Amino acid sequence: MAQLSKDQIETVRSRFNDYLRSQNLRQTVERALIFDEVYETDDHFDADELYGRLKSNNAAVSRATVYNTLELLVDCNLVVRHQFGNKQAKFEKSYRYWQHDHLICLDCNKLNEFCDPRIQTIRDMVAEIFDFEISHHSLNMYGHCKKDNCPDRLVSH
Amino acid sequence: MAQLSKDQIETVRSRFNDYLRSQNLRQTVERALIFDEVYETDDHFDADELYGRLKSNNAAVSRATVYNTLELLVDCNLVVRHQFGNKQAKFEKSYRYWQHDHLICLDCNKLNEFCDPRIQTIRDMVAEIFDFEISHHSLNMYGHCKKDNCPDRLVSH
DNA sequence: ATAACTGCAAAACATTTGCATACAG
DNA sequence: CTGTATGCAAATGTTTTGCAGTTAT
Repeated sequence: MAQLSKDQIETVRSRFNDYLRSQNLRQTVERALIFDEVYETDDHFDADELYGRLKSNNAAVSRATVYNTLELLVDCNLVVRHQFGNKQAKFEKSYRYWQHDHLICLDCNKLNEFCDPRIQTIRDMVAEIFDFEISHHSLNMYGHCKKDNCPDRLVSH
Repeated sequence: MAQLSKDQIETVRSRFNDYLRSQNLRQTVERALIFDEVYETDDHFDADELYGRLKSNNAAVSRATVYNTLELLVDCNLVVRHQFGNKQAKFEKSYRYWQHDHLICLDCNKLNEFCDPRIQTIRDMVAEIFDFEISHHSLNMYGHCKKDNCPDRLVSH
């Protein structure tokens, strides 16, 4: 995800705080620290990476709080949770980000993002056929890059 | 997935056996039992369900062997592994099955399958843009059914 | 014969939970 | 003050692994 300006981050921060207030949840130092760390991160991360980064910044929060706060951020749509094939969830900040899907290299695990308007059309059609209200989707494509710059490229591909 | 005829199952069984032979893997009773159970199952299942079903059919195989054999079946494309948001993997037999994607009801977890040719077009385009050889994809849509027959339908939707 | 397979139980892994303590409102 | 959040460590649920014994080829 593209870098956000300081202003944008402030806007998101107050959204988060508004959300907490609206749900009668507390604004704690830990939640603020986690929010900052998430919004300073410019790509996909997992809970443990986030925990590690906080720790190395001397921002001591427990793993439990990291998981708890990530869930809050997901609930208020400021973070998206992804499941890329493996059991470990990946997260990504989502404020004002253009809807996009992912292309994953099976050799080096590099994540690429793409966006195709036809997906929305398919969503609408599926919603109509099945009489569903679709809240979100996840489209992941897996493969091997044919370029030479894939560091872990397997010879067989 | 639609039911397969006895003949079709035999064809798949020999595919599996050919695969084992080609990889210098052994044909064991356990692998045969697991194969049968998988191909008698007509929808999505997880490793533990399969293990339980085998057990209740007095086909005693260990969990380790179930996992191992499922992986072999995935490797030779006779089974697909899905990750539907939760950490537990779901499996589905895949022989000669039309490529399809999934629509999941967030209220009752019911799985619906759909198929849209435009996805192939998107795949091709993404492959070209990123210079990838795409081996597979997963497209899952999540939502709430608007029909009354969703048993666990939440009032708020 | 011998290398691969199996079952078992233990380990690994991500995530959740219970509970005593700390602190925001 | 009061109840919610926190940290810790223990529990959970799924999947993997190590190893001694078994079996297909």
